Parts: sequence; C-alpha cells; structure tokens
Amino acid sequence: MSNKPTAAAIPGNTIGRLSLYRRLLQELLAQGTRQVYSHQLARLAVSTPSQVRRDLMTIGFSGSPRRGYTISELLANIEGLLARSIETSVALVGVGNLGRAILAYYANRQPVRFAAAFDRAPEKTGRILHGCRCYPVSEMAEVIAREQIHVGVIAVPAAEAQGVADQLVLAGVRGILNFAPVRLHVPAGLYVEHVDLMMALDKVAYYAHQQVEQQDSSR
Amino acid sequence: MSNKPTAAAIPGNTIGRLSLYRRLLQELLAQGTRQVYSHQLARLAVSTPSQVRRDLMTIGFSGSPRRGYTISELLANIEGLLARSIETSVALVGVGNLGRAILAYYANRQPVRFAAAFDRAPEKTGRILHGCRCYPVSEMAEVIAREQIHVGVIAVPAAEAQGVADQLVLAGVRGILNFAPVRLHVPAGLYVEHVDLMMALDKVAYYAHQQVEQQDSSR
DNA sequence: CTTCATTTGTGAAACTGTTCACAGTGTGAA
DNA sequence: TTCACACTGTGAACAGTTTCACAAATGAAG
Ligand SMILES: NC(=O)c1ccc[n+]([C@@H]2O[C@H](COP(=O)([O-])OP(=O)(O)OC[C@H]3O[C@@H](n4cnc5c(N)ncnc54)[C@H](O)[C@@H]3O)[C@@H](O)[C@H]2O)c1
Ligand SMILES: NC(=O)c1ccc[n+]([C@@H]2O[C@H](COP(=O)([O-])OP(=O)(O)OC[C@H]3O[C@@H](n4cnc5c(N)ncnc54)[C@H](O)[C@@H]3O)[C@@H](O)[C@H]2O)c1
Repeated sequence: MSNKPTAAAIPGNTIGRLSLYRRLLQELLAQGTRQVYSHQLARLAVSTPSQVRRDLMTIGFSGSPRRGYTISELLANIEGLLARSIETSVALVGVGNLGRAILAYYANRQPVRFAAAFDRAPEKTGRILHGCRCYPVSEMAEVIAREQIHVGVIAVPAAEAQGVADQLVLAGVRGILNFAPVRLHVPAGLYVEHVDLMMALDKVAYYAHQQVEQQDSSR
Repeated sequence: MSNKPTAAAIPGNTIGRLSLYRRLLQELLAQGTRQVYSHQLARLAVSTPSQVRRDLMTIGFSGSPRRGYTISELLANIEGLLARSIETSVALVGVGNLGRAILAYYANRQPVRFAAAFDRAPEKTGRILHGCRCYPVSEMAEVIAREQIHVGVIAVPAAEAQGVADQLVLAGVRGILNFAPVRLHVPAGLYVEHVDLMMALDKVAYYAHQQVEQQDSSR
C-alpha cells in the first residue's frame, strides 16, 4: 500500500482539540479577527501555547513568527482535514428523548448532516423531525447504502445497542458514536466512540468530593 | 497537611473505567455470579486483563489467584470510592431538549440524584419534572446550599455557559459537567468535565473516513 | 540597514498511561 | 499432604502525550 505523507494517522486527542480550535476560529473570524497567536488560541481553548503549536505542527500548518497564524487559512486547513471535503452523512438509531435532543441540536448545523433516523416503534417512523426522515429499522441497510452514510449514532436502550451496532456494521457504516451505557464489540478497524454520561458524572462527583475532603482536612 | 494513604489521587481514566466496572459488576451480581476473573471483566469492558488488574491494584483491591475477584466485595469497594458513602446530589441548569433528556435518564437511577433544576425561562420553573423541582435562577445559591449540592450540570446555550458556571462556583459547587460547546474557566482546584458532542462526532467522522480511504487505496 | 522584541517550529526531556512477563500464591485434585 | 495449575500482583519495559527550552524567523522601529 502506498502511504501518502498526508494521511499520517493523527492521534484522537489531537483530532478532538482541532475540532475545538475550529469552533473557536469560526467565532474569531465572525468577529472580524484575521490573525491569531498560539497563546490567544490556547487561552480560548483552556490549553497551553505549546500544545496549540504542537497540534498545528502535527497537521503541518505553519504560521509567521511575528504575525501568528492566519485564521482563514488555518480554518480551511482544519476543515479540510476533519471533513475531508465532503460533508459527513450520519444516521441516528433510536429516536427517544436523547435522540430527539440530538436531532434538534444538529438541525441545520454544519458540517454534520443527519441524513436518516431509524426507530423500532412504528409510531415514530414515517415522520420528518428537524429535517431528518425517520425510517423503520427494516430499511436500514437500504437507506444507509443509498445516502452513502458512513457514521452511525446509537441512542437506543442498553440492551439493544449491540444488536443495532451489528446492523449498522452490516449496512456498511465505518464509525459509530454510542450513547448507550455498554461497550460495543465491532470488527477490527472500525471506530467506536463511547459517550458515557454515567462515567462522566462519576468522574465529576469523585473529584468534587475529593475537593471537599481536602478542604475539610486542611482546616 | 496530613496525607492519608487512601486519598492517593486516582487518575481520571481509571475512575472512568471503575465506573464502567461498577455497572458490569452490578449486572453480573444480578445474574447471580459471585466471582469474576480479570479476563472476564476485561472482555465485558472491551479491555485487557492487565488493564483490569492494574486498575484494581490502583484502588488497592485484591483477589484470589484461583477464584478471581469476589464481586460483592469489589463492588462495595468501587462504590465506596466513587460515591464516598453519601449519595451525590446534583443540580441541572438549563431545562431544554438536552436537559429534559438527562432528567428523564437519571430519574430514579442510583447513585446520582438530581436534587434541583434551574432555568431562566419562567414557564419552565415551578414544575416538577421526573421527580426534580425546577427553580428560577435567582434561587440558585440558596437551593444549592440547602440541598448540599456539590456538582452542577450545565445544559444551557453556549453563550450562557460561562455565566452559569460562575454562578454555580459562587454557590459553592465543586465540580461541573458541561454540555455546552465552550471551554469553561473556573478557579484552580475545581473540576470541570466537558462532554462535547461536536468533538465526538468529528472524531468518529475523521476515523471513519480514514477507514474508507485506506480501503480505497488498498484495492 | 541594523537592532530589538516577539513569536514560531521543533528536538528532547519529562511525564503519564498501558502492556508485558513472570514470580508468587491459593485452590482443588490426587 | 503434596502437586500442578490457572490466576493474581507487580516491577519494568514500552508507548504515547505534553511540556520545556531555545534557535530561527519575522516584522517593526529607529
Ligand atoms: N436521555 C439521556 O440523557 C441519556 C443520557 C445518557 C445515556 N443515554 C442512553 O441513550 C439511550 C437512549 O436514551 P433515551 O433516554 O433516548 O431512551 P428512550 O427510551 O427515550 O428512547 C429509546 C428509543 O429507541 C427506540 N428503540 C429501542 N430499541 C430499538 C431498536 N432495536 N432499533 C431501533 N430503535 C429502537 C425506542 O423505540 C425509543 O424511541 C439509552 O441507552 C440511554 O441509556 C440517555
Ligand atoms: N440537544 C443536544 O443534543 C445537545 C448536544 C450537544 C450539546 N448540546 C448543548 O447543550 C446546551 C443545551 O442544548 P439544548 O438543545 O437543550 O438547548 P435548548 O435551547 O433546548 O435549552 C436551553 C435551555 O436553557 C435555558 N437557559 C438559557 N439561558 C439560561 C441561563 N442563563 N440560565 C438558566 N437557564 C438558561 C433556556 O431557557 C432553555 O430552557 C447547548 O449549549 C447545546 O449546545 C446540546
């Protein structure tokens, strides 16, 4: 296989921060700012100048020593990298409380397009929610192929998640964002990102409590 | 300050995995299983036996070479560590689409208790949603002190998030779980966890695309 | 043109987290 | 009681990430 120097497997943490930089740069640009220094971006991202420079170095972007980085160029660079020029089409499975909130949030929001939603319950299918048509699960393979969907978002109950993941994989999806509180097993090479609210809250609660204890013991 | 050996600052990744183990152990116990080996837990958590053993070593828990770990003891240990014996009381700010989904999800779910919700919109306050009373923002400081709330969950629009965070900090909260797509500035020592859906989707989209490209180029 | 202040780009160090490899150990079998 | 096995506990190697420190570059000012 021929390895282009461009496709050099950027680590996940860096991708996450680039996603954040993109939002910040979009805001700056909207405010009319043209140039930005690493320390400015770092302050906005609650990070360090070194980290910012290292990240931009990772994607091969260069600034000018006295002027900093040109926002429009940097933004184009990051967007090209994250979106790979074509808009990402996404499918949602599970149009419950969380699923509807997600659809509402991403409605008309670049650069992600929810091209289809799926639900098992007949009363949810057939409608259009926030610009996204809801299909019965039986049509999943067909719709995902037709709409060229490469990413699936799972928002079904925990017991259903693995089954839905299997269906998505079978339908040709390459990456999954999973909100159900179970770890999914997928074939090697496919990418799964877990968003686990219970875990997130446990983390906050743990460190918050630790704070309280340290405060108590230091008096 | 006297440093007890117990309060040895466990890394965030480990806390996250412990939270996951807890759920898995609860399920196993409900199924009537009494003992578990590191490789079994690892398979359920989509991890490795080494990782599991290292994590349990970090919290100072020991199993038996031939029998593995006693689930009830391990569970008690993890729960004691995460919850610190008292149930965590949490406040939600922003009862919109996401806020309501979160309330619905955590309703009656151990070990987190949503003790109060706050919203700026008068039509949302005064009611009880999923067992959680919704107050106007003006009562935040009072209610948070009264209910002994140490953790805040932010689900307001991005532009409002920093202001809400400041109010929560002022009210005495020690940790924040933030769903708004901005990085929060808080006084040193307080803990903030960001759940950034845009970032999560960007990551999945990036790696899914990379998959597609590698497949294309390897043919 | 030269100087100066400032910021970038980056090798290397420091740090953090994960995996390996195996000695140590409790258990059940004989 | 002794043996052999399968698993745990853990030091050490390894891998990945962040931070440091400074040479090189740039533009502005005199
Ligand atoms: N609501 C939250 O804030 C929240 C937070 C964290 C995690 N989660 C997780 O997200 C998931 C969904 O949560 P929710 O609150 O939206 O639940 P919900 O019960 O409101 O919605 C679930 C939806 O999935 C559909 N569904 C069930 N099985 C299906 C299947 N096999 N194929 C297709 N559709 C199916 C149901 O018809 C329903 O519409 C759960 O796993 C939950 O644990 C939710
Ligand atoms: N809906 C999602 O799935 C989703 C996903 C990712 C991120 N988010 C983020 O979560 C946040 C909320 O999303 P949403 O979809 O629920 O929005 P929403 O507009 O439905 O709800 C926002 C709620 O916050 C209240 N509010 C606004 N300003 C406030 C203030 N200063 N104090 C108290 N309450 C205030 C509003 O009255 C409203 O009820 C946003 O920042 C959004 O970017 C949402």
